[in-house]
Amino acid sequence: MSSVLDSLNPAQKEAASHIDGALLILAGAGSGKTKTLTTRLAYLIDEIGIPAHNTLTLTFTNKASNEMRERALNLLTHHASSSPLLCTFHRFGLLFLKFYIHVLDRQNNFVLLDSLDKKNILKNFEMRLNLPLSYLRDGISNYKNNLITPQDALINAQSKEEKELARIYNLYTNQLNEQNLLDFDDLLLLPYQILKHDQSLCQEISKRYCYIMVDEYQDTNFLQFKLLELLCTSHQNLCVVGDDDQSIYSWRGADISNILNFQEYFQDAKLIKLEENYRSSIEILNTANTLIAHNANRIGKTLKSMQGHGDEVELLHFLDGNIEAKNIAKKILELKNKGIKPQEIAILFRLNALSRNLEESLSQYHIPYKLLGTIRFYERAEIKDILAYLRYLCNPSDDFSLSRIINNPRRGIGSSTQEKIFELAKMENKSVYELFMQDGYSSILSAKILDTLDKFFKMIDMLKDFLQTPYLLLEKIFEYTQILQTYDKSEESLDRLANIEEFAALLRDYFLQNPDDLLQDFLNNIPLHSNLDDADDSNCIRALSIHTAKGLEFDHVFVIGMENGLFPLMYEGSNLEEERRLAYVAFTRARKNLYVSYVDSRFYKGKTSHLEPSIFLKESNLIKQNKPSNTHDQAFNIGDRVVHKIFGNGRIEDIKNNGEMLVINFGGLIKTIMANFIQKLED
DNA sequence: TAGAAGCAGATTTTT
DNA sequence: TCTGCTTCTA
Repeated sequence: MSSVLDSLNPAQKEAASHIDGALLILAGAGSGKTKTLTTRLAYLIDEIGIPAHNTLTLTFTNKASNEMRERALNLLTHHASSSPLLCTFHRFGLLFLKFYIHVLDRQNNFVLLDSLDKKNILKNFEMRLNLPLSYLRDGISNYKNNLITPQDALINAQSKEEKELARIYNLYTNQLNEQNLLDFDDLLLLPYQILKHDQSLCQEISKRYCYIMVDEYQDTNFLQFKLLELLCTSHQNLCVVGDDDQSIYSWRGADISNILNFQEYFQDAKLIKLEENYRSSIEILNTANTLIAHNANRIGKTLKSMQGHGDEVELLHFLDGNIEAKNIAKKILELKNKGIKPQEIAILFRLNALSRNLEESLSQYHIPYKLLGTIRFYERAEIKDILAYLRYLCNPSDDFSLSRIINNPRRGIGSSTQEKIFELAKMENKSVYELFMQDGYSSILSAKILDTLDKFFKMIDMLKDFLQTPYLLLEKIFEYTQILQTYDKSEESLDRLANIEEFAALLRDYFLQNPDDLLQDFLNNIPLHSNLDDADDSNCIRALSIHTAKGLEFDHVFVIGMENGLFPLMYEGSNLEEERRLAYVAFTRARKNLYVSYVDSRFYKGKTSHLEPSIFLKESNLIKQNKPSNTHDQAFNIGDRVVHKIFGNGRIEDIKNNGEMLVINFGGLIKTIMANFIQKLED
């Protein structure tokens, strides 16, 4: 009898046919991870007979979940009576909250904030300390992802900065509660709180999803782990796939220990490694393997290429960033002339700033390109303006959106008036709308301004009549506010108008396809959209950051900017092993050809600096180590543990003069010492 | 109130 | 170099 499993190799088959109990699949780059997961899903449903709606498959990107859904459904031979739930963590949270947020005494007309909104809300708080917004933004995210409540944060804050952060966290949480807003982290945090709080619901949900799969498990954070733990209350059927070598989001709270400790947590967990790579040539894989072997903190696996030999990895060296960009453009032209499809070519960089030179050169050589990861469509100011109207109409307690629209287009409600009305509403613990309806502003505002406000809110009320017909509502917004007329004939304005038009089309399409959805559903889907989702297969080469490239693959890949300081990127708190994993991810995107380039000097942050080739070029053997004389055949790497006769044990922080000199940190004491006097400690 | 000018700061960003 | 934010001035 034939089975969906027949197309798998033995390790993949073992993984896909595993039914009950925890399973950790360590899947190297290009090892057929998606194939294994989708086949397992099809196998469970089709051949074991598990109802599709009892499965839950969680991914990190829409792209991944869409691809998996398509592939899994294709593998099903019987017509399933229900469909498997296959979505991102965040979308799962959103779905869940629509049904269960009432457990926390909140209404389900909540509005989902994107990262820009979050930043803007934080900006509005009065600061007692001058802290960078990113500190607050990430700090609050960290609290939530580590299940630290605002109260705990306040109690445990030590430094001045922490105290201020905790204070803002409190204010922020209160505002979100009052205005019924959610941020991204809430999509995971609130479901966790609900399930933790309501044990019978937790049992029910856990029994409903009795087969759970998680993709990219190396990128889960503590909160995601705790949520999974609750979802597995009634069973242990958790199958996770990940690659510790591809963990590149620790700065966002991804916790590699989730994967390293999986077997400790799930005592009977089975471990299966997928080490056969079906993507890259032997040459590319050797380069990547040689590099990643320098990481100490890994489970350890070596990918074997199933593709056979190909071209050597090409190391390119240029004088500066301009010349680099020009030459890469020329190389790409050559590839195109050989008949290679542009969408099979990608340029990857560690820093988005490096894409500037590229853009110039690519257009100079008339090479169509798509720069991924720049401003998202829905984050454009003109779109956010329209969205703010729509959001406010759905949720009149959303004073945050109100602040965006109240004087846009200009209607004479300036910043001093705004300050007064928002301030008073806050003091009275009411929304601005509520307070205005109760005549709460007559004592502090002039009759003229009150009249203007009255007109504004009357308009809002009239617009609310069209909430059931979103597309008509949008037209009415344009008509009543005359917002489109604020744009002139400049090129920029025309661009913005075109974007608004596109938005209108998207909204109309959405409701044609989902006629039963509410406007609010449409709005809350928007922040979950990424710019990767609408990257079509047009005839363009791709230029993108390595982070954005994770999970993608191309025949021909250029990795640029391989210079010490830029890649590995050095900054306070930088993590060399994670930088190395990034390089590993970059290299393993390539199927046939990998080009790696570095320059002698680069213009960055307003100045030109002289740069050394990346340490990764030596570690991956792309630059042959030229060994310093008189050493005992030791190759040192940044991060190595070493010993010195006088100073004792230390760790290498930097390497100078081609390896002759080492900068070593001996427990806080930093010394630059000749490599000859240093002995490497093996782990 | 609104545009102009001046100034700091610039890692990555699946959702 | 470029962007986005604050401050200045009409």
